[in-house]
Parts: sequence; C-alpha cells; structure tokens
Amino acid sequence: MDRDEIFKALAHPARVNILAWLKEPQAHFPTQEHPFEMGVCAGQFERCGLSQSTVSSHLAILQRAGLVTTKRLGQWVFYKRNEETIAEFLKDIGSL
Amino acid sequence: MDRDEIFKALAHPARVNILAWLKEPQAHFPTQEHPFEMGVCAGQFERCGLSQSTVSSHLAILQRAGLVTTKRLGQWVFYKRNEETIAEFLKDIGSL
DNA sequence: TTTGTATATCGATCATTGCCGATACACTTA
DNA sequence: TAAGTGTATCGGCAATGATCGATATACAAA
Repeated sequence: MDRDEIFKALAHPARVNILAWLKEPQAHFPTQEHPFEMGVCAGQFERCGLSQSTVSSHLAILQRAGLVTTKRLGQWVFYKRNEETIAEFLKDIGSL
Repeated sequence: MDRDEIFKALAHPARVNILAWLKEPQAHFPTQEHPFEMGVCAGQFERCGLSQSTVSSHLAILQRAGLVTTKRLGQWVFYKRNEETIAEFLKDIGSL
C-alpha cells in the first residue's frame, strides 16, 4: 500500500468518480450487458466524456495505485474496487 | 470543504508530511523559539530541505485547501492544522 | 485466415506542477 | 527613517500530467 501513490491517484476528479461509481455498478452502469459479478467493463467508463485512451489511462493509474483490480474475460477487461487496499488506505489516513 | 482541492493538496508527500508534523509540533520543530500555542512558524518548515519560496508555496496550497490556518504575529506567520476541515474531509471520504 | 471488437500503448500537444533565485511586501528595531 | 528579518509573490525553467487520435495488441467470430 503506497500512500503517496494513492493520493496522487485520487488527485483527479475523474478517478475519484470512477471509484465511487464502482461502489454501485448496477446503478451507474445500467447499459452493461455482462453480469456485474465480474466487475465493470472498461468501455463503460467512457460515459465520463473522455476518450477511450484517456479513460484507459485513468484506469491504469487506479490499478497501479492498487485501488482497483482487473480481470480479462475474452476480449473484455473488467474492473472492480480493491476493497482491501481501500480499507487499508482509509485506516492509514484516519490519523491524518 | 472542497474534496477535489484537498486531494490535490495531499498529492505531494512534502505537504502530507507538513500536515503530519503539525500534529506534534514540539516533537518535530524543537528549534522553534515561539510558544507552540500560536502554531508553527513558517520558517520552521524549511527543514524539509526545500527552499524558502517552495516551502511557502506548499503552505499556501495547504491553506487554500483549508487544511491549515495561519495567523500573523509581528513579522512571523504561524501555521496550525485546521482540525475541523480535516475531520470533515476524513468523514467525507470514509465512504470512499 | 480474415474481419471485427475491446483494450492498451504510442506520439504529440498543451496545461499544470514543482522548484529555484530574485524581488516585493510586512513588520521590527536601531 | 534606514536597515534587518521573515514571508509571499514573481519569472523562468524543467518535469509531470491530461488529453487526443492513431496504432498495436488481445481475443472472438466468420
């Protein structure tokens, strides 16, 4: 758990939004055709108005910070919150 | 309380360190000659190895984010943690 | 194998940030 | 008033970050 890395990852509203949306996938990604158990399909996040490549970059930053995990399934990549790291981070900065 | 602004303020280790040091001024600023009740004198923070102007810039960013408050006393400016805003922020991101 | 779809990476551009020295400003003291 | 000390701001430069279109890669389906 790299605290500095996580703070930098959270320093962009789009990424904070993505994390928040992932808390309730069915509410924020109603167009997804895959079951939500696997996570949210990468393409779904383009709803934030950014290009595919930019979204991919934001997702990569969240992943490198350990805030999300990914799973490839066929041609799709699914993203999920990494609750363990998130909880660890929140505990760590509780004494901020 | 501007969450995005606070996240950006915390996206630099020096600023996170400053906030942490301010939790125990007497422990981290033993050379300060002023009473700690007023806060920590701006010049004290140059111990992080950065120039005076850079330190001043970091402090200004923390202040604009509402994480610290300042009080001028004569020729000196003293910095204190803004516990209210910090607590509000922590509560806000508790459900991150 | 070829085509199509989904995602990641590349290259370029522009904006932002971090850093410093120099300077301006605020205040004190002689 | 003049000189000294502490802090903030300015100007410039290098590094990083955000963004995009184009391209490469991974996989599926025809």
